[in-house]
Amino acid sequence: MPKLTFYNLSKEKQLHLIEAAKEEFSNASLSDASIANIVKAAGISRGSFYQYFEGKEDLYFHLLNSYTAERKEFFRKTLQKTDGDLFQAIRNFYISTVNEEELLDFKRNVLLNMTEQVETKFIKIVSEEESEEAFKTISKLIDVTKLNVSGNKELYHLLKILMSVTIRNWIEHFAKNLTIKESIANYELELRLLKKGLSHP
Amino acid sequence: MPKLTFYNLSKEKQLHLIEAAKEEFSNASLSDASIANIVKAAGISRGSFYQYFEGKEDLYFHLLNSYTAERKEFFRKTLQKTDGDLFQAIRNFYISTVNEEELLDFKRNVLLNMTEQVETKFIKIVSEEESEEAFKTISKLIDVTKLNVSGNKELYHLLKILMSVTIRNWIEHFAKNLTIKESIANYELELRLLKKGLSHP
DNA sequence: CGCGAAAAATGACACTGTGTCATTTTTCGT
DNA sequence: ACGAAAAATGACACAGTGTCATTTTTCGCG
Repeated sequence: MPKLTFYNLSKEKQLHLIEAAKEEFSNASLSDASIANIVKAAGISRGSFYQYFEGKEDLYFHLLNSYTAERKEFFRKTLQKTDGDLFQAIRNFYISTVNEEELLDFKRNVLLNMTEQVETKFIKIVSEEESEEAFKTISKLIDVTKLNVSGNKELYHLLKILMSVTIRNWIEHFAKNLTIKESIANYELELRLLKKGLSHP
Repeated sequence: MPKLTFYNLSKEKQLHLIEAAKEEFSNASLSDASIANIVKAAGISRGSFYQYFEGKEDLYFHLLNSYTAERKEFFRKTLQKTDGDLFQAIRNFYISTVNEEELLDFKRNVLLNMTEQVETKFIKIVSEEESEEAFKTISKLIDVTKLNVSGNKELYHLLKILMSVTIRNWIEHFAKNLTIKESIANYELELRLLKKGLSHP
């Protein structure tokens, strides 16, 4: 989390710094990115940077949080529009995700260098395990009669499975340079397999 | 890949260096690990290190390759023992994996700091997409009549799904400090869901 | 206004780690 | 036993980090 001093800055200056950070993190992984580049592009001194953030990780996760918060909101809305049809919603969510052109290089970098810490942020888009309350909020939006689960525990694991598969497909989209069409086709195929079951009936 | 000079070393010296590397990579992620620590523990000079390896990544992936090659072999054998029952085999594989005590800290570090590049190595334990030939070898061992797939493409994606879920469970085992029992219970629950299908029949 | 204290900005500095390379030491074939 | 090839060495130049004493700016108030 940014320090208070960052939020005391003018919106303009904040934005300028954020832009510089996005630029750097679009070109380098977290460990390769350098504070020197960011402060140079933002036109501030090295010392100032450390008044705003604990370090580059702090800034990195700040960017990531903004992004995932936005996506989380989008997922909620999609789920409402589909009347709680989870599979329909997550399919629409994936299609919208791979079509998004904003922050493309940043997302590529994040996904190809994803660690458990980062993945957890993404998983919280859907299941948000941190608070019981939030899980209930999401699960209330889901029409469970369409799903083959009994009870909250199974629903929770179903969401886990869906997120694993979704994220892996998204990563592959970048890792293998798939076209949007190919990526969606692969994802839809996997959703079909998941829905009907992997074992012989 | 290590350079030729590394393999010219006596087995004893090779092992000593490998041990030092395992130690360092058990205590630090790839980016945090330092060559200084490794050469100090191994009792060689910094310059020598660069005669053997391109850099620390080279050594890291060398260790990882040895481990995944061994696991791949184990998975093959398990699949044969279960007469090609994929779900039985992968369940046994997972149980054996989380029970393994060797290299525990190294594995924890690798998994919690896993990137796409690293994940790809693990995925190749099962599906080994790099060569058509190898995929055929594995898929020949699988009894597809037990599975709900038609054709090689669906089988390929089924394996992808299984690997995503397996790896995510393994990561969580470390991330959440689950007991072996809990971790296996979660995994078995998810396998059951996968087998019977996630959508209402 | 203007002044003093609090907040913010600055960049030099001490550290840590990387990869290289000229030099020294060891190995090995004849 | 000797000379060339291979291997080992550590000092060095460079790049990046986080800190801190100092300077500059901001802001409340008489």
